[in-house]
Amino acid sequence: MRASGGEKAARVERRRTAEDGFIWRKYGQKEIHNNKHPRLYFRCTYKHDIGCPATRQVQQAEDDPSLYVITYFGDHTCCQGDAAGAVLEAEDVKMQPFVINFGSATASSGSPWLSSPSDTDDVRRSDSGASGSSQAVCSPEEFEVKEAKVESTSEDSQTVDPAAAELSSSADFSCASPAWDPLSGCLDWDHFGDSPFDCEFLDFDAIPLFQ
DNA sequence: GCAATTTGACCAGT
DNA sequence: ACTGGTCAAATTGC
Repeated sequence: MRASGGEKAARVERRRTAEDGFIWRKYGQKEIHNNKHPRLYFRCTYKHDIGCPATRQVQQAEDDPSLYVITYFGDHTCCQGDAAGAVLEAEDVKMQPFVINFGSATASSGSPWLSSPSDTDDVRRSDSGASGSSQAVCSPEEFEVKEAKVESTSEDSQTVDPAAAELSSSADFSCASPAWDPLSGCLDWDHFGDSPFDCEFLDFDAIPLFQ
């Protein structure tokens, strides 16, 4: 409500993990009306340090417990220019399977789920247009995932994209390396900000969400 | 001792 | 009044 207010958000459905390479700090948990599973609220660890406005909500799907719907609000302003950025630079865009860079000139460093090799994709969006960046560290969360679905929503929801199907089929992807680059696969959210945020902009077929 | 998590309370929007 | 999001004190783990 408050946070999500008129903001657009990016929604990601994933299995196996809810990590995305950023360091999140849990600040709340709430039972949601039509969901048997509680919704978890996370904000960027650096919120107080540098005012990073990024937050996310993790909701376990009712029909599929192994599926987590992650909704991101705000953009990460914390990782810019720091180590993460350096890393990003250092690393080529060898593979950015998971991160979708929505636009900003600089690849947002987000390395979704760095720490967890297995992680997959993540989507972030920002209203402010600030560029997102990822952090080198990821906080492991206990979710276990094998597949992920990425979906962007400006309002609520949309349909799960086709990519999901593919994802599912790729049963277990083993992340190439434990440290997969932050750079890899980033979506630049700036684009999202400008665009209607339709799923259209995402060519899931073209984006290797999983590895 | 410090930092992160948990959890109940409070607040805002509908 | 109800629901959902955030705050903040208490608790727990490192």
